[in-house]
Amino acid sequence: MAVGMTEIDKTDRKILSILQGDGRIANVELAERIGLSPTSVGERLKRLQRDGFVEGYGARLNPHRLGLGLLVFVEVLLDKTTPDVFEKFARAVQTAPEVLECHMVAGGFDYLVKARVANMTAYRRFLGETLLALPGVRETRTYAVMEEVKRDAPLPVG
Amino acid sequence: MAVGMTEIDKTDRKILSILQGDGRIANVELAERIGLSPTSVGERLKRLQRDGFVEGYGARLNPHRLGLGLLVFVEVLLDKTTPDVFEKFARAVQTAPEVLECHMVAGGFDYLVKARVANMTAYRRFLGETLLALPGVRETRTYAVMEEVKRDAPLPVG
DNA sequence: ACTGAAATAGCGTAGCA
DNA sequence: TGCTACGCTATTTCAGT
Repeated sequence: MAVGMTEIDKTDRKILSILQGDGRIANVELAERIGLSPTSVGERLKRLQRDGFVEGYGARLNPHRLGLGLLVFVEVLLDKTTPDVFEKFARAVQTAPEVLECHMVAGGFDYLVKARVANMTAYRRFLGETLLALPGVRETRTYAVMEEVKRDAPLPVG
Repeated sequence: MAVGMTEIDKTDRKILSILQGDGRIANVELAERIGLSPTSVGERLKRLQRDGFVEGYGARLNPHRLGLGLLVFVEVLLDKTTPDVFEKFARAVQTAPEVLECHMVAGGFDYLVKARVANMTAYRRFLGETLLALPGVRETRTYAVMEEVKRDAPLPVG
């Protein structure tokens, strides 16, 4: 028997979809919207959590309200002749609070970094003291976001 | 009297930080961790929500578990001679479920799109039928993510 | 998957340091 | 501001069917 099931039905997807939009919805109300009893929905949800479909719950905070007005994407090219560049870069990125996402990509550069900072001054500091300070960083290209057209949309589950 | 206050203290930040990590924590436990009474924490949280610091709550879903194994970033260049390209593109992007984020950027291109799809086949369909089908799209550059080094880190509130 | 009972948590109010 | 304390309501959890 498998440790974690992977098959989920329409009802499970509906649960995930609603929960993604409102993580604090009461189980009774969730059950009403689904059309099942609270107990059944609770059991399904517990299974979905156990099997890793739901990783957790979180408050969605407004970055601008928190003074994080500038969103930037940074393309990073590494000098592959330097030893352990990838490991070192990956580790440094984990500890930098400004970095919200970092991905290794296939294409014209090596890493794509998404970061949020207060303003351009803060960004220059972050770039100089964090990104460029790392050994093996050969080149960076910064793209400042002028307008967030679509921000953190829910995953298409249904 | 102001409609929405903007000043938040250390305690507020602690509340936001904990809530960002666990959106379903009980108010009593949150109060314990903060070192205040549940009533006070409840009032603070209510204010933080009213003033727009907290936009909502949501379940964090595992995209890979849901069959969305491929994360891509697409740089999009628009043909500025076509009328209303920006408006049309922005509207189309809102309705596309594959698009998780879309930002207008300053620099070498116009929009940066973050999308999640099942695989390369699904991506080719999305690119051809959604992105390239839009009028005014002059060029796209696709960067497929090989490894998600850091994924959706919490905002640095504290 | 449902029902029903017991345990918990949340919410509003009042009064006080 | 924050705290305690109360009662009330809603919700979760755990039986058994």
